[in-house]
Amino acid sequence: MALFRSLYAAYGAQHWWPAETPFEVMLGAVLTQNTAWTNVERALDQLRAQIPLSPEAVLALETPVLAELIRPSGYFNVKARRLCSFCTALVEAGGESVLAALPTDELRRWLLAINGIGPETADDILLYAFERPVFVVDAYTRRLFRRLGLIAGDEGYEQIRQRVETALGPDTALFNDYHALIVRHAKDVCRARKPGCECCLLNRSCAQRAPD
DNA sequence: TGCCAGGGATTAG
DNA sequence: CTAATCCATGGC
Repeated sequence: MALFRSLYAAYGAQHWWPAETPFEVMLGAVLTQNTAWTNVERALDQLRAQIPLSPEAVLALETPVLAELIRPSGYFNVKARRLCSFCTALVEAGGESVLAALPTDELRRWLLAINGIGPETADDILLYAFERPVFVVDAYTRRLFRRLGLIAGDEGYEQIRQRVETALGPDTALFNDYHALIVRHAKDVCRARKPGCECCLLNRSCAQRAPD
């Protein structure tokens, strides 16, 4: 909580996720897997230029065509398949409105059953598309928590998530800003990226480096 | 110029 | 069951 306050004091409210609709959040969550957001924006722009952003319109594209449109986001063949499996599951389930009626745990299980949706992508979608009180654990979060001594480092994803959620209570607005602030912090922390520099706790190459 | 990015699935040991 | 390895573009 002290960490959250200091990040919030530094950067203020983040108003995430950068998207117009819940479905756009879902697309972005898959496209941003291990990828810089600027590349995802290019991919989404190209996609938006060709089709309305709906699961049906995505499924109407041939997979190779979809792959070409999202090329700038990297891993485009893999991600094209992932978007197809996701959209197929979404349509089969009856759409967002049906899913929105499910309890959070059930919705998470539904997401994790889809090929290409892992724990972080599922939680991005739960928090930023369905507005559920879920704490998202990404590579930055792990690295930062570990270097601050908040975790040992060998914890599993669920363990970290539940620990934070238990400590801070179910608070969608709080978790929204918390994850966004950690990512925001990563953008302007230490640009030196030299082994030995002690300027930050987040970059992979900086001092206090420990196995991620 | 090489390293890294808002991971996840598959294969190897 | 944990540890590589693959997927790939763009910014710095």
